[in-house]
Amino acid sequence: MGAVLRRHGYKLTRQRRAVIEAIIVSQDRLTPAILYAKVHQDHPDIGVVTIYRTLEILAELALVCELHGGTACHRYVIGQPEQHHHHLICSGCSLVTDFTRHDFSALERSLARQSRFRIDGHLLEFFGLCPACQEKQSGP
Amino acid sequence: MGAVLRRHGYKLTRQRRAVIEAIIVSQDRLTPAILYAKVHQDHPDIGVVTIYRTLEILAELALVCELHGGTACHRYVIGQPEQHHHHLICSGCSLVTDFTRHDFSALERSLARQSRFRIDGHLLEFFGLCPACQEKQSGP
DNA sequence: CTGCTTGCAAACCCTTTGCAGTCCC
DNA sequence: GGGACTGCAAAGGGTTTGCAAGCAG
Repeated sequence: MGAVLRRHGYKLTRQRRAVIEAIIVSQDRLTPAILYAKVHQDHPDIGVVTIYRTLEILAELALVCELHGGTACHRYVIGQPEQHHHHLICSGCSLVTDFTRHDFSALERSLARQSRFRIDGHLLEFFGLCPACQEKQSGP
Repeated sequence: MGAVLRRHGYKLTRQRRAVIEAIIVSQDRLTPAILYAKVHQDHPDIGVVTIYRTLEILAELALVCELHGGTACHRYVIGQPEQHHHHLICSGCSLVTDFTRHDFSALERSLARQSRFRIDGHLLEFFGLCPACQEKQSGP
């Protein structure tokens, strides 16, 4: 991940390394605030501003992917570049599962034909409860 | 729309009437700010706070539907209750077209089976350019 | 009349910006 | 050593809240 930064002319600083590591380690959807908290634990000297600026760069390079929808907008997950994917988001624990299987090109073409829109992209997210949270709910 | 409010025990005040009318008249996606501007034109005495509080109620009663994604989160459109629909959003003029044709139940079932999630809902939005904005773009 | 609603103002986020000092390369 | 990067603090924008006054039912 850091290599990509370098390749695009960004410097790989201690702070950016810390932010990237925190993102990789965690599997959750991360808000800037959550990410800041995680980074701040090990590196109390890193400020929120750096989190925002780093996230901006990572999003620009598609190393991270911005989520919308649900109760909290502006969340980020690690994004596989060159691979469009959708998300399955747990309302209980915020676990995010990617799925790439579904192909929307047929639907997109038919929509474009009928609406005369030029379609550039889409956003698809499913909401629900992951297995663990389902158990918690039905359990004690 | 007002009747539904009443039915749920909310009072139908002059302010709420104004907000509802503004929503119905406009076909765009509305941010609280835009809606406030529209309402404020005819009713300079109505404050932003009322916009927020009214939107909250309307969203709760599913009379209005919250959109996410794109550059501006937190936008609202009139929502047909009892009818799940998706949106086709123009990046140029913010025109929103609904489409309800596509059926996701099959995809949802297969996703649920494979991920073991209990799927409660989804959000699907397409982005692109409407016919008018395509012409503007290719024109002078 | 009674209690829900409202508007104002202030509080409160979250995010961005300006600037002087710091550090990567 | 130079320019990109950082942290601080402050500004900025959007949203929420407390409170006294107002109005629907």
